[in-house]
Amino acid sequence: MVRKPTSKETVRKPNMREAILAAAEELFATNGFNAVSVRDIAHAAGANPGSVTYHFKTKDGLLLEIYRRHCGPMNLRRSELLAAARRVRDLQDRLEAVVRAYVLPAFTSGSDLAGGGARFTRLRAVMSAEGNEVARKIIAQTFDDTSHAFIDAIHDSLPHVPRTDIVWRSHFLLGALYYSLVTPDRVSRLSRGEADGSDAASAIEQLVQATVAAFQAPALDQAAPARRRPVVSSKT
Amino acid sequence: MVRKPTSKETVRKPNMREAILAAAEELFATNGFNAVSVRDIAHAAGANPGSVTYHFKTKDGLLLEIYRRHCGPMNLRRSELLAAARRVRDLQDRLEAVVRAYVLPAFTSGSDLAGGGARFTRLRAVMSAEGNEVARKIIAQTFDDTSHAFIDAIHDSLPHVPRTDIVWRSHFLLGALYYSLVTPDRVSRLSRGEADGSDAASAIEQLVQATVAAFQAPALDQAAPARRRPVVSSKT
DNA sequence: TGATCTTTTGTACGATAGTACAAATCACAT
DNA sequence: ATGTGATTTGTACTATCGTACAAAAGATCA
Repeated sequence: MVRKPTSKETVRKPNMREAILAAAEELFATNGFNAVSVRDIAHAAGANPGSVTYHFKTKDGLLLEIYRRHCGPMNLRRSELLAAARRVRDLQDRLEAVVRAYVLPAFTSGSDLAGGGARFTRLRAVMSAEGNEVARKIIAQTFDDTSHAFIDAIHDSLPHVPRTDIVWRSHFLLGALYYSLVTPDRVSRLSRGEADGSDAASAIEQLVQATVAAFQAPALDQAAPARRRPVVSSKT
Repeated sequence: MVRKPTSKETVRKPNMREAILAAAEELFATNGFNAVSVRDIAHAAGANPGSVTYHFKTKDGLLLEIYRRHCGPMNLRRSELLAAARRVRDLQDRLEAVVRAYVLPAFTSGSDLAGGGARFTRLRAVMSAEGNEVARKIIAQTFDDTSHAFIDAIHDSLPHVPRTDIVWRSHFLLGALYYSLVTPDRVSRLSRGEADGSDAASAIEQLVQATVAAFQAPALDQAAPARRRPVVSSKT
C-alpha cells in the first residue's frame, strides 16, 4: 500500500490494472464468465496472463473487483435520484420520476467511470442468467435495500395496488432493462431498421413510458383469478 | 408415436438419447452452456461420455438438437393460439388474448414434451445472455416470423400506437418473461415471501396484466422527447 | 549509484475440457 | 442359436484451462 510519494494520492500508474478491469468487464458482459479465459482478458488488455493473477489473485477475484468498482457509485446515484424523485409533488409525475431514477443509472455512467453504466448493467444481466455465485451474493447484499426503497416509493404513488403486484412489475422492469442491453439488435431487426435498439436515450424513454403504464395497471385481484378465459386453453 | 415393431426407421430405443437431451437441457438452462461439460451431462443422464458423442457428435450438435426438438411445437402452438386470439371480437379482450397467446407457450409444455416449456424458454434466455451463436442463428430464423405476426396482431388492436413503440414493448415483454424464468427467487425475496416467483400461473397472470397495460400506454411522440424532465439530470 | 519495493514477464504444472476410436455389449431378424 | 447392425463402454489424445512462481524489468528514494 503506497501512500504519498510527493503529492497526489491513490496511485499514479493504474494503467495495467485498469486496462485488465476494463477488458474483463467488456468480455464478461458480452460472452459470459466461463466463455472468457484469463488469457483472453490479458490479451485484450495488452497484458501478460500472470499480471492478472498478480493484481486479482483469481478469476473470481477479478469479477468481484469489477462489482466492487461499480456497485457503490451506482447505488449512491440511484439513491440520490430516488430521493429527488420522492420530492416531486404531482403523483403521476412522481411515479415517472421514480421509475426514471431506477432506470437512468443502469444506462449511464455511475460517476467518473467512462460510460460503463450500460456495460456493467449488461454484465449483471449475463451473470444473473448464468447463475454466477460470486455475482449473486454481492448483488443481493448490495441492491436489495435499494430495490426495496424503490418498491416502497412506487407503492406510495400507487397505494391501491398491492405490494405483491408492484414487486412483480418491478421485476418485469428489471428483466426488460436487462434484455434491452443484452440484445439491442433484436429491436432493430424486428422494427425493420426503424428503431435503433442500441440507442440508450430511446431505450430509456420507451422503457419508462411502458413501465409507468404497467405499474398503473389495475390490481390483479387474487379472488377473481381472471376476468374471462379469452382463448382456448391448453390441449393437454 | 410408435408405429411398427418390425420396421426400423428412426429408432425404437430412445431411452439414453432422451435422457441425455433432458439432462443437457436442464443443466444448460441453469448454468449456461460453457459451465457445463459433456461429462456433467453424461453423468446426470446416467450415460457414458462417449454416448453423447455417438448421438450428437459435438456439444454444439447436442444444443442444436435441443432447439430443434422444441422450436417446431412451440411455434406451432403459438401460431394456433394467435389465430384464435385474432378472432376475439372485443378489442380490449383481443389484445389480452394475443398477449396470452404469446406468453402461454413459453411457460407450458409444447406438446408431448413433459413440462419442458418453461425449461426450454429459460434455456433460450440463458443462451441469449451468453450470446451463444448456435442459439442465435436458429432462434432468429425460427421465431422472427412468429414475432412479426405477434407484433402485427398487437398493432391491429392498437392502431394509434406506432409500430416502433410496439416493437419496443414486445421486446420488454420477452425480457420480463425471460427474467421471470431465470431468477424467480428474486420475486419471492423482494415480496418477503408474499409471492412465489416460481409459480407459473401467478407469473403468467401478472405478466399479462402488466404487459397489456404497457401496450396500451400512449404513443411515445418522437417530436416531443419528454413532457418534462421531472428530476435532476445527470451530474456529468 | 545502489538498495528496495512494485510490477511485469515467461514458463510450467496439474486438472479438465471436447472429441475420437476400438472393444464390448445389446437387440432382434433369421 | 446366431449373425448383424445399433448402441454403450472405456480409454486416450490433444488443447486449453486457472493458477503458481521464479526471474527480469521498472520505479523510488537514501
